[in-house]
Amino acid sequence: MAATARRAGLNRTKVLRAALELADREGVERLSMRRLGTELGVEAMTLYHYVPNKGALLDGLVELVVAAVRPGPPAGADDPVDDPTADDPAHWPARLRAFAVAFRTELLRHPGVIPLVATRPVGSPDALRAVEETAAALGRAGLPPLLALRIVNAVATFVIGHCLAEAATTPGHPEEPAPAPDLTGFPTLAAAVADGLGTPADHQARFDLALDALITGLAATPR
Amino acid sequence: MAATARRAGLNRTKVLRAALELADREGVERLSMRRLGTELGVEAMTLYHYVPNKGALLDGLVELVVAAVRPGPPAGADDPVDDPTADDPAHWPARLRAFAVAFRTELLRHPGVIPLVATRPVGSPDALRAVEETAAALGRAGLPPLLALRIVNAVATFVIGHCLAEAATTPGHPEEPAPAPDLTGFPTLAAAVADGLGTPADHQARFDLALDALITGLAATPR
DNA sequence: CGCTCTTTCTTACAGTGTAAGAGTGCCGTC
DNA sequence: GACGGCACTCTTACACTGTAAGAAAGAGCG
Repeated sequence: MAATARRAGLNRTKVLRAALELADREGVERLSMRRLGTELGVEAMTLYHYVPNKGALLDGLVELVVAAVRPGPPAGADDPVDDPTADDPAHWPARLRAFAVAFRTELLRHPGVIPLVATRPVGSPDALRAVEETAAALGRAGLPPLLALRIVNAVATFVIGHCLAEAATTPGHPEEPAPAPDLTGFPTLAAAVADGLGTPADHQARFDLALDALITGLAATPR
Repeated sequence: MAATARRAGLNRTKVLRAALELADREGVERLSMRRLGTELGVEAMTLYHYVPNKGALLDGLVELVVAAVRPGPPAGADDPVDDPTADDPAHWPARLRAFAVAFRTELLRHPGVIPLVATRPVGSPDALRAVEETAAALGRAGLPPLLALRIVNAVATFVIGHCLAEAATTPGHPEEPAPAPDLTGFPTLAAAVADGLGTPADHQARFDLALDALITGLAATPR
């Protein structure tokens, strides 16, 4: 009856991008259809023309994040233009490592979305292609497909688990700093905290430590 | 005005246990204060006398689950009564492994709660004690506290990441079986699926593969 | 008996996802 | 020009959520 309701020029991508931006800024739990609507200058129900329901919206966020993972050249490649490791099957550990690093970087760019990535199985073509490519590289090195995928999978789940913990203990913006628990009676823990456990540098160090251990351990796996 | 409202004999533990049972049976997303109330024969608001808010209830679930982790003796101990590895500092890898296995077992007993365990940082004394004990064992083997905790932490986050993926792709009871994505164009993936990728046995195999790789890799870490 | 404390219930409110349908404007075709 | 259909947006409504405020009912004690 009243106001005009001009077209807003939306599409699925714009909706998803706005949702991701909102989730990054205020946290997933504050991402509601109504809030996303007002963010886009539109009523909540309008969004249902671009997304069948909220679950699909969240899936879309995950899609957006994993699609942005762009593994750089493996560390140690001096000349990226003519990278000899790119086609050398023996260097799949370096490639796996580059994938893990890129994955973590992208996840930490969207801390609030990590629980979604961890929970919702990814079936998007982009993600499948990334997995297929990495696994195929291992296949070229002589690993059977099942083992190759187990390895890729193991690295991916490790990265997700790590980032989840990293993001959960780095509260980002919103809430109160979560009072540090009392560590009397836990000498090893207390000593480690005094040495920097839980700091950003420690997260980085822990990631590198475990990733190297995992990958060298996997590389030594009997075929 | 009407009905009598007899005492129900509740306490925090009973409430948490009922909540865990409900979450296991119907999934966390179906765990609401009102439903939990009717489960216990009580009105929703009554629960707020045992738990300050829903967040604390969820924290309590996590507490319950991690407190139930009981690492058995490390594999390979022939005589559990007089287990020589229990006090041998050199066997910390086996001990770590036992912890990881026990942790996974307990998590898979409560698939719906895994996302909570993954998201909510655990500060309960029980959990801290478990971490302290394991890390102290590594300390006795000569590792500095910070490194010891990084290692314990790495294993724990790996287990969580793995179980999250395992539980997410094993939909348990409720929803539709989630149509398998189209794998044409992804030959390595398709071959692996044909070889059993994603089956329960595969999850077990992948866990063992990655855990062994991680732990042997960590054991080879320079001090 | 009455006092006080604990436990329970009632009512209420703001916020959620979303089903159903009404309204508006654009576009192509007579 | 008028008209029919389509794409998009809004309105309204419902069942459900967490929880704040406070009333009532019982237990244990003087």
